[in-house]
Amino acid sequence: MAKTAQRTPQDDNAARLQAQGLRPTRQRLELAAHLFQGEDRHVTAEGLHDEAARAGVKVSLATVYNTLHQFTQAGLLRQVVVDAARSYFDTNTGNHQHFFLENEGTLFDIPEGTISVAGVPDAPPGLAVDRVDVVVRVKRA
Amino acid sequence: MAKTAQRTPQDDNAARLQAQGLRPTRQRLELAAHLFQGEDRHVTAEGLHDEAARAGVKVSLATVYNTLHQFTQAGLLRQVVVDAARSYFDTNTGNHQHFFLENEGTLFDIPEGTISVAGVPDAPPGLAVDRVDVVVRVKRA
DNA sequence: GTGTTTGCAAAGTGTTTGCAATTTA
DNA sequence: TAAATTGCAAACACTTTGCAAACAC
Repeated sequence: MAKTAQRTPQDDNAARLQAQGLRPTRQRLELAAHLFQGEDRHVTAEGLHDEAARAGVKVSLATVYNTLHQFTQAGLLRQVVVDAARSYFDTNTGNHQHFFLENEGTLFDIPEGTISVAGVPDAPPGLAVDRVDVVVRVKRA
Repeated sequence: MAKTAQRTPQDDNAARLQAQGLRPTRQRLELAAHLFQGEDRHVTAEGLHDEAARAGVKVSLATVYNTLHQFTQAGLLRQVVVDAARSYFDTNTGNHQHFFLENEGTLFDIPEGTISVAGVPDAPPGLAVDRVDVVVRVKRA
């Protein structure tokens, strides 16, 4: 029951997954290790799949997609929409914002609390604000 | 910004296109008529293609895509990235923001000047801010 | 005429799905 | 053993492209 969810060794990942009703399979654990070890990161399905493959991990691309979605649903990842071409997943699930380098498809975090948005109008009738996303698009100078 | 002329009869469109080096072909003029007549709007390629078809306009989907991109490049449209699945084009090229109703794929404008964003940090070294996009994601209440 | 534009169908992307084989509890 | 998960390949949705025919200047 005691969860000191601060360090994230492999075994913690197993617990995390189980807490969400996800079986700690080899593939999920190996992907989790890549995702949740070290600093926060932004990945695409293909990127993670390639990375896993390079590391000798055998996972199908389909499973990577499944896993990313399951992790997102479990609140372990957050999806970031910045590019119509591909989906990014962020291991930082907090309420922060992003720089996006369009030509290279790179994302950088802008820490929570840095940017403030004022003047958001009421949502149209019958609708409720879910969240406010800010994307600062940048280019090579 | 200032919409130079608010009336946009067909003939104006021809001039607009020519000003950008785009020949005023039947297809481009008919699409322009749908886009720039009346209020500002948000379209997807398929949506515009269907609409044109329903109106009896004969244009291929490929030409709709080409035209949307050419218009965007010419500054007559602005692309809005809110959904990984499809591309939206906005006839309002000004610096405004959007509500996005995720489940239904609907966009609503938030007029320029309504929302203010403060605290945008300097871009990472070697990069320059291109623009700041704000998307207010809403849901059916 | 000459260069531009169109439209079709084919090719591409990134992503999802159907289903048998495998793994987990 | 029963239920969940995986992986493959086929299916998908959206978008782009190649190239001959049609069109604009």
